Amino acid sequence: MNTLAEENYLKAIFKLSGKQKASVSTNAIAVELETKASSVTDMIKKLTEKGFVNYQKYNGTSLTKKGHEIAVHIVRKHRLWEVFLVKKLNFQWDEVHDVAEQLEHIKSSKLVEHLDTFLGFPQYDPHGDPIPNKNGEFPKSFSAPLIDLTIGNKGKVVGVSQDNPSFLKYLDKLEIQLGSKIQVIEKVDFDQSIEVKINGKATHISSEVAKNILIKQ
Amino acid sequence: MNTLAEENYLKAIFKLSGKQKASVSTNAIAVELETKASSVTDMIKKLTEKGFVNYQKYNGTSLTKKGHEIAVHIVRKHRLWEVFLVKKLNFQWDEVHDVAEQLEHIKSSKLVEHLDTFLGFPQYDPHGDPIPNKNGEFPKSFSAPLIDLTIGNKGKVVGVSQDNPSFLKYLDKLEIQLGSKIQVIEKVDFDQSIEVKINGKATHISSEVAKNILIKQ
DNA sequence: TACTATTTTTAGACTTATCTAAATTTATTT
DNA sequence: AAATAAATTTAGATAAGTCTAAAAATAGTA
Repeated sequence: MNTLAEENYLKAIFKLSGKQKASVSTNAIAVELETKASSVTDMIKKLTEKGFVNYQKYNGTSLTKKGHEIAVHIVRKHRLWEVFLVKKLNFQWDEVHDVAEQLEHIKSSKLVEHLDTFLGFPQYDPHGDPIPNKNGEFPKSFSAPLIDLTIGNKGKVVGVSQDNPSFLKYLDKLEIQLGSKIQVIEKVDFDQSIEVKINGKATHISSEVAKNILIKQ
Repeated sequence: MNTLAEENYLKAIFKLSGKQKASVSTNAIAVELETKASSVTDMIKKLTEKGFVNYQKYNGTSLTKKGHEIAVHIVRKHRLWEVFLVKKLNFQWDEVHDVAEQLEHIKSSKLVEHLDTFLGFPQYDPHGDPIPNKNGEFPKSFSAPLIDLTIGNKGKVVGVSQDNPSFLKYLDKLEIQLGSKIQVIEKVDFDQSIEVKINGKATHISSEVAKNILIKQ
């Protein structure tokens, strides 16, 4: 059984290393966890002994298979709890993180699986991030028009379904490119337009435009 | 904000001191928390400084108003989570304790109140123990026939609704007296009879008898 | 390449919560 | 009341996780 601190380190390394399981620097971990590099070095040594990370002095850290499994499992719990808070307890999607941060450390596999069932095996959390299943597999994502995303959800621009020059020029003006991260902030019932955050910046987009931007979660 | 260890001490003292807020011995706390008396002394000193307990060397410990409030709040969370686990996640009433023991330490008043609402403001947990409301008040309990208790619930015998000698004699044989603690283990559909635990011992009781034993939760 | 800046690690200290063993106080028994 | 037993506290040690300050290694630059 792992401690809370260990779990937070594994989660941080997972987050920083991305899908390629890249090596992560000591400093990066320190920044992510708002702690000092020396503390990170200490903990990394402990995690190395436990077989959760690969570590070479001065050369960064990466997750072992075992460490990866644990990290994914914590992410799974975090995101399932977020769904619970929003769908069942009527939290707003932007106020669940801190509570989920605590709930993700509760230890009971029965709890996780029953919660998953209770929620209907959701594939994405309220922020649009994918939820791994109990085997640690992430859902395969398909592209969909931006207009179909629900409030709070986010994704990456992977294409457009119309390629006339004036449309593409307009996207350029909105600073929307392939790979841009978009999150839906608000949907206006009145005209079906939506408010989105693009690379951190808020903008308004008409339904006509939103229909033609393809998103992958 | 209090640590997990502090919360567990306050909860233990609350449990041991009962409604009269009696003074609790160092050893009793050590037994309850499966720790050593010396550890208890250390922690009690810390809790005294924080104003959560009254403590005189060699003379036991009792909760202050502040300490009592915290303890009741933890009990509230514990029992609400137990209701959630049984009612929503289909846990059995006898397998929720360890998980609730973890969940009770999650810090978010919004979470507690929304959970309470989601559950419909339950008054008793799956073991029949009363759930304090958000002001820390316990539900006033009324007596009801034993037959009305649902599985897992428990209460104290506070009377009988029939006082013929042979009935009372029979109760005596079952070792049921005023004040006996009874918990419903199982209900047999076939003949409405019930299996109960009386002062820790399992027995079978006919529906006729169960109708005439009055219980307070 | 050599110097400087940055990153990372080490060494030693601190806090929290725990423990064992010994000392002290209170309770019980003869 | 004195002797013994039990409960409680103190003193000192330990483990986890963190910190600061200094040392060592790596990276960047003139």
